[in-house]
Amino acid sequence: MNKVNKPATIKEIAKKLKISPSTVSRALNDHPSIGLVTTMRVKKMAEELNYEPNQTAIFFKQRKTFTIAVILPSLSEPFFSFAISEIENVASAQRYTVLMGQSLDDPDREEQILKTFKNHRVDGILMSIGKKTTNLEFIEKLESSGIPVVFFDCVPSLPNINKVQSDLSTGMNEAVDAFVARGHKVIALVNGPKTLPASEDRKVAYLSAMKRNGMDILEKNIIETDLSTEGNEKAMDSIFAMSERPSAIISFNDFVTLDLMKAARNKGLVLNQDIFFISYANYPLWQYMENPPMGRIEQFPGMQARKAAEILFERIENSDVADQQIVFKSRLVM
Amino acid sequence: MNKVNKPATIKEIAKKLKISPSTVSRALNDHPSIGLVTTMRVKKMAEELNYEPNQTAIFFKQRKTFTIAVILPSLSEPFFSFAISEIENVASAQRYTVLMGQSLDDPDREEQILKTFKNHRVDGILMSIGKKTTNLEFIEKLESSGIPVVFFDCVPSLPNINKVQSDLSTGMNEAVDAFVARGHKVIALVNGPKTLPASEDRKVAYLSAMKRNGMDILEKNIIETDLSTEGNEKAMDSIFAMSERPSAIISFNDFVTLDLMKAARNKGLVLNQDIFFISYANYPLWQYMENPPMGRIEQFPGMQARKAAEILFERIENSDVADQQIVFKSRLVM
DNA sequence: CTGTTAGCGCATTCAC
DNA sequence: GTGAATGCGCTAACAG
Repeated sequence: MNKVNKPATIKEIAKKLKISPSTVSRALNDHPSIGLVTTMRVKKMAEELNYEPNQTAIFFKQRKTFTIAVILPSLSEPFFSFAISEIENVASAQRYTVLMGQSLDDPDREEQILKTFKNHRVDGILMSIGKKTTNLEFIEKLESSGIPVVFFDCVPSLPNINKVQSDLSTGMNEAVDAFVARGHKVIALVNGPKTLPASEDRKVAYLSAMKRNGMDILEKNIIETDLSTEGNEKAMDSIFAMSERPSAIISFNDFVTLDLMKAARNKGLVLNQDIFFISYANYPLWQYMENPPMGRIEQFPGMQARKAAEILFERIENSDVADQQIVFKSRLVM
Repeated sequence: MNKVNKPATIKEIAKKLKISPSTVSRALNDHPSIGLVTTMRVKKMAEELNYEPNQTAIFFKQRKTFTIAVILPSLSEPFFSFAISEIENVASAQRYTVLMGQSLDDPDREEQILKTFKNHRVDGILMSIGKKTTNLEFIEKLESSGIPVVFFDCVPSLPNINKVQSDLSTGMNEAVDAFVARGHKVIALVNGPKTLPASEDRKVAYLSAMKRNGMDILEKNIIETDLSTEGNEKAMDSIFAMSERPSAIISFNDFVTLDLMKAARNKGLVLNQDIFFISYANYPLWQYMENPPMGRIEQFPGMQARKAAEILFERIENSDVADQQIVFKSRLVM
């Protein structure tokens, strides 16, 4: 099993056939100027010798790697899994391969990965930035060295970049509307840490949706969690302790909701009777649950990723297309 | 944004410094024979000119890409997501990058992806084969052209290959033991299609575990589903219609169990009272459920993948290490 | 239609 | 300690 056969090269085919390497190269690439007979002979010999093009040589020579890179905070989160799968589909349809890295929300690691991808001379990068990423110089660096970057989901709030994101407010509006329509008087938001832009977006959307529905806005109805299970349980504790306890809760994401629901059950509350939930979806399991949350706000990770990939390939093909900022509406699904 | 700066090369550094390119190359690689002063000067100039090594050239020259490839049936299934994440961790610790492809259980697509990876001259491949893959010649081809392949989870049943897999029987034993200990008399297996090796493995494990517990084995208690939701519902129908209806069900995987549970509820059965479930885990949500299955049989995808990656790197580093066939015990978790 | 030549950027062997 | 020369495998400009 350890006998390594060095694969045949164009040169060897040429020698066997007593023709020049360039002819062989052209024949293999179906260059129109090469005679049919020659082309056939070359291909036959290539077959016989088990010729396989050395892509590393081609990449080097062509200054093109037919590879895109994807860098995400995590490769194991369902939200990103859907994204990854779609990206692979788009890329493989374009005959590109996909390099992957996860930053784990560590800016240093993120930077390191980007550097590696850059040195690999990938043809483009798809990215969702980490929660703690603040230094955005890398974008200009990559773009100016000819590597297009398209962001999705977690995108920098810069103009003149290419990005695909979700408008959190539409789903929030629908969620608040739905709660109000069902007669809920106290609607709470269990939000993530203030440091996250994603939290700020949710808060703004919540305030506007509440106002739009003519609801009273009370600061105490905006509860913050650090997104850990303990944090979520504490959030439920504080909700439970409130005098005018909310009957409807919109939460940061599914993980939070699942913890809140569990905590609520433990306190003797009956789901979808004493208390109702809607969350920003990131963990698809509602269809299987006996007593699922009332609804979820979908952000369509697969669709976002697909669109981002399509934009990336547009930019790879044609380097001077205009910047694109796409916003998909989030939607309440019940 | 479209001004593309061609990155500096070693040659340019050499010219600026009026020294030879080879010296620059050596200095950048901290070659001991280069004087400290020269090395410093070179590095400083490299910094100034924003030099970045052209990895495509290095890959080509060194016949090594510092890249491993991962090919899986699907990139969006949670089971594989965990695997991917672990692989990325191992690889990035070794300063390797990771190329990904999904076969979608299509043998042609799988073959195409493998070919691409081979032409990319990846240094090694991690693979879980598709459900319909029968032609295994590619293994020998890859190995003989110097690309080590390590399989995990869905592995070919060949000797002399490197693989990491899960022993389904240990968890099955524990599951049947647990049911018997709780007094269940009729324990059914809802299995996948006969065509899958994974189904055969489960069946063998089930038969042996039942026998080991002195239980009667009835053919009708082995129900087959095509794994679709409809198929799963039909499976529940047939269970419901049985005269000696099973009170305990071990099923192919979580998706099956979730459908069965839903169907059981719809028929008025009370979970964990009238009917109990254990399944091979592939979708982690039990901890969040109000009324979860009694248990799950864990196969530890992350651990399998990590081990497979470690073996791959061993083989990449040292091409003549012995073949390794690792089997991790599956375990019942309640 | 085909051959000759050159060069991509780098590491490395051989000189000095 | 440093420089000159070579070649990895391939494509493409130029020449016929």
